[in-house]
Amino acid sequence: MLGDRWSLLIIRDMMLSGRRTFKEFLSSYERPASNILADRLRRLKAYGIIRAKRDRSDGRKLIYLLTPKGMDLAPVLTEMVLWAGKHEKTENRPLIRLMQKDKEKFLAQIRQRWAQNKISPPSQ
Amino acid sequence: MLGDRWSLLIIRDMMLSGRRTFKEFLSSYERPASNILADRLRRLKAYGIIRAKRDRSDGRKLIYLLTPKGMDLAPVLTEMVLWAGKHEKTENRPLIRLMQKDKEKFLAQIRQRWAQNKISPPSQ
DNA sequence: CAACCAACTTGCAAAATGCAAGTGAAAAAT
DNA sequence: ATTTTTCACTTGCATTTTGCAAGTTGGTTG
Repeated sequence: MLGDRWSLLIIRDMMLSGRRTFKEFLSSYERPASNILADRLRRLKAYGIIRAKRDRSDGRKLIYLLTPKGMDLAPVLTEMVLWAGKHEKTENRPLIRLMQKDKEKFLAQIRQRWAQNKISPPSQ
Repeated sequence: MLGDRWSLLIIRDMMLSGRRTFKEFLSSYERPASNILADRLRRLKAYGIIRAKRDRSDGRKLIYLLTPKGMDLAPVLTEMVLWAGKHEKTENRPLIRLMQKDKEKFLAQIRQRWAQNKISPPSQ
């Protein structure tokens, strides 16, 4: 389900960067092609990992959200980020330090932000 | 580095099932094609995630091993297995229960087995 | 030394990916 | 009110990756 180049990146962007619209995913660091992005969003939705709802204030926009199943990938993503932080050059060192300092606290914070629909890049 | 269908499956097989030769990887549950497997092993080696050594007692065989960098993926794999166990149909329920019961203990066991070159499917 | 086996490689077809240029509906600007 | 812009896609096509089946190479076994 996640064994392709884009799926986990999309989930990462939703979970850690607060991206939620097609356009926002398009402008991610790795820049997916729009047709591939559309396909991955469709698949993740079919797998029950994300869902989509219309934006109340702008009928063109679709807001993509993680389902509980999708949110349960938080520990996976966290471990991947920590691994990359240890072994590869990465940006967003502050985020990594935050994860290292107290992993469980970090996860709890992410879940709480999500529950409140207040997802923005975790601040220091 | 891991964003393709096979890389994480190969690492999983090394870490959790004790597979270590080309032939053993070929016969994994998901059955990679031999040319793709060769390519993935080459790439994982280039990334410093695995290494290969000749088998002392059989000069045809190459034994593939995880490097420390590769072993550091254990938490990632563990979280993925736990996630799949919670949300998808999986086999090897005993393994998942073992992980759930005490994650840290499980990870410590895996690392120890690896240090001793005694990798076999974790028993209960 | 002949048959065998392990780890690949090769040739080719099929599928996935990526790029650039649309499309249609809704919102914003004029 | 009409035009223009924005958003979430889709389409057509070239390129790349994947997969299958059949080799090849070098060490091993009988």
